[in-house]
Amino acid sequence: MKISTKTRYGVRAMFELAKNYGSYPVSVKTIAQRQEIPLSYLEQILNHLHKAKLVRSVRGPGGGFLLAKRPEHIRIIDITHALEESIKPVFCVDEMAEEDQCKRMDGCVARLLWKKLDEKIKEVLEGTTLKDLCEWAKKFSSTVEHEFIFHI
Amino acid sequence: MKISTKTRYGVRAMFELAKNYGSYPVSVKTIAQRQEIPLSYLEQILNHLHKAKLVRSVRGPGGGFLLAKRPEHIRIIDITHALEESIKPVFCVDEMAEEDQCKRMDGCVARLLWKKLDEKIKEVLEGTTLKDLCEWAKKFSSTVEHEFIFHI
DNA sequence: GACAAAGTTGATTATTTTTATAAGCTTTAT
DNA sequence: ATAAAGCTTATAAAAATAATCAACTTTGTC
Repeated sequence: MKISTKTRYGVRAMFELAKNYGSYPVSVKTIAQRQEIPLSYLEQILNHLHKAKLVRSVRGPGGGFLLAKRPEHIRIIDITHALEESIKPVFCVDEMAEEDQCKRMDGCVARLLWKKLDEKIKEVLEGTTLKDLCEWAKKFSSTVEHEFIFHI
Repeated sequence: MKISTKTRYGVRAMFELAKNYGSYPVSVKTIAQRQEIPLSYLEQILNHLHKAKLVRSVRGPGGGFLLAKRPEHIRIIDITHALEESIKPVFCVDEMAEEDQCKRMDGCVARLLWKKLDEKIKEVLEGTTLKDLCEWAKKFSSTVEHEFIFHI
């Protein structure tokens, strides 16, 4: 039940672009440095995000990547969809003929469990956008500042 | 974000034992046949569940496995704990010095997200017991029966 | 007491997935 | 023209997962 490194990198890269929303493109190199992600791997990841139309690219010197939509319109689940086959906890959560997954009703009981789990996971990933992350970041940094002042 | 096959097998095996609760031991062979799980792999799995004290074993002819507690006292998360290192979506959800996971607050914003996800996952896995599965199974089979009658 | 039915254990192999690297390409601002 | 950027695909390396195997111990029954 692990989120893949690829997706974790992807979310962080998208967060980096979200912070920069409305400004100049950010190069892969810059993102890689800021987020400490292997450059070539990040290129691949951004390509996937590009194909999923979550980012826009600008080629040539001064180029880089930009969010393709406003941060509040990019949900975490959009990122996971672009980078993982699926976030379903088991392959059989939806679709498929019943016969393919398990021959008895028994199997389906387990499936009900995984379905319940799947719904909750979706709730979180569909309910969180890049804007939320940016707001959390603001809140977090102001907390740190406050504590800092307090301790002096 | 996949539940491992090992855990899926484990849940199904435990369900098989739960259905049989209060009766004779069920042999690994029987469980393997009923649930179509590779025998030797299932042996390993039951060993883990044994070490985690979720099942009791009876050796010798007529032996097999029994639940070590009542179905309502065995939660799905107990099974995942016995069979996977952890169900956390990322390694850094809890504990660890902040320095180990990411150098900037940025990283921690992602962490807040994964933490939120972790909580929801736990809610489901802690909130579901083997008894629930058994009840779902009853409800499900009665539904099927009803539909059957309806179609005649 | 012999035998067979069961669980116990640990080593090993096989497979798949994930992560990462590399190389060569195209586009474009200056 | 050149260099800074993105684009693409192939491949390697590493890790995790799944499965198999072999040899062992316990115990009920005849």
